[in-house]
Amino acid sequence: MKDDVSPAGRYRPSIFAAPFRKTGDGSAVELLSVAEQDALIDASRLVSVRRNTVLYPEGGTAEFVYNIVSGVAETYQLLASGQKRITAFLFPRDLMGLSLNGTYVATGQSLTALTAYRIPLDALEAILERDPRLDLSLLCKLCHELRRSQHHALTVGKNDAVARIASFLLWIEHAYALPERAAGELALPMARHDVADYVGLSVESVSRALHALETQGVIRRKGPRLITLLDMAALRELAGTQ
Amino acid sequence: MKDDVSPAGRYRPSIFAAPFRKTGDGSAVELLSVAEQDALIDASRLVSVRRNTVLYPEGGTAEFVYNIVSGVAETYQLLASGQKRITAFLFPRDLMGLSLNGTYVATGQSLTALTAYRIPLDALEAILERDPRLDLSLLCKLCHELRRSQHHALTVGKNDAVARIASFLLWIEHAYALPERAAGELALPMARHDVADYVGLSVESVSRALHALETQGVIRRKGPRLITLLDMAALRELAGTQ
DNA sequence: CGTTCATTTGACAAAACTCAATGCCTGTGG
DNA sequence: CCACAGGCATTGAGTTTTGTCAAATGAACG
Repeated sequence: MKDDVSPAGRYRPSIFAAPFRKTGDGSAVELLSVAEQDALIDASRLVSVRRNTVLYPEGGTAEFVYNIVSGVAETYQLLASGQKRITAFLFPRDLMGLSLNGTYVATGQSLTALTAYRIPLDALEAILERDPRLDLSLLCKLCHELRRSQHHALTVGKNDAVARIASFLLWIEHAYALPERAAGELALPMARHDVADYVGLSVESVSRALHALETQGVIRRKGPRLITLLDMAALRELAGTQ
Repeated sequence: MKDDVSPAGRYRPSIFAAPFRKTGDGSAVELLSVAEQDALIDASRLVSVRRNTVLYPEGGTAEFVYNIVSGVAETYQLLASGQKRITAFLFPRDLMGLSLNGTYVATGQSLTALTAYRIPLDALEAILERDPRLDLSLLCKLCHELRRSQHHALTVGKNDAVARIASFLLWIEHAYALPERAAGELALPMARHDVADYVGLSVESVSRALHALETQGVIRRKGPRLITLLDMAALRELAGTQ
């Protein structure tokens, strides 16, 4: 399942988030210094997995945090009904592996081929003690995630199907601007099933919402996972909440 | 509007959350040492406001973080439509004042009479540099909030009205066990309007869901804001997710 | 004690879900 | 490289749930 990638390679650890304090445009920036990246490289291991691989199971003993450098992952919880509930989609420069009382809160699974730094929690704590600036970076990242999650709850809580999907597309476009692809070209890394779960709709409603957006000329579908955003302004308008 | 409370009083700063590592039962604990509490007391100011007071406005320059010691607050964003969207309810031992790029992400407002330590961000940063252990505590607290927010998104995303209300009641019971009140006795600090907003329903649907729960004998209403939880097991069953 | 606002209740309309059937893509194996 | 199978996605029809509008009741406050 997991293959260790041999040399240093071109990937380095990276954490991306908007800082607390004013920094001009308020957009996200790289939070890790070169020295911090090196420290993390020393302490961790670069792992690659293929798509649909479980990195860690819900309830399992939490030993690692993962810093994604390429690919997309999701975290989910299984309900008593056997239903899968997605709590987050995670992209390069994100951290995954949230734990509580020593056990993982959700299952972490890759959606595409994925490469990530697997950081032992012990090692991370050791680095944190030596480097107080890294704490602040992690705090930033967590605040970033918290805002994202609150926005998610907001979107999902009150909004019709079209607004939720519009909002979702804007978010993906923003969080996962695919390399080697023109602006507005979106390659969804996840299945309809996962989208539906995340935005709190049925699979069919997601289809219908996409159909509605296409009819209005706001997007264009080329295959189930290839979507072109034609009219960003209209999309933002439809999304309502930012 | 804001009255400074004179002496040290019986309230001290307090941050409550479940730690990362295994600690027995996995429940939340006090994260601040006495020394840290003292440092925060020196750096901050205890403020008291009456109900429905805005502590800070969305978009305003972020200068303080608040550590609630008594009372309940909410944070919300105003949409273009003029609608109010609640992102969080906050209780004693919580922190509020999330900012982005130097400005508050949401408006913070008291729901009841409220007392809180108002901590200048500069002072907080200074303390954090001297005391690396406090960083970890803040990380814990943020993870705690993140889990809460993800759970909120989950609840709100897919669940019928009754399940959402059941889940909401369980959460309030857990987060805000009112002093001087018997177990299962719940005094909602917020109006129906706020509950509806938070769980993503209309006010009328909240009423109907409460009515349904009462008919099933799971709760009993004594006045709009006094609710007795009669059958916790059934409530948990209905809530589904956790 | 009356006024005002919050909450509840009822009737109807709109939106989303479910079930079912069809079409399309993908990935596998020949 | 092509054919096939299975799963994924879309579409349609009917049902359920929730939102909306309106009115009545109840609580809170001056």
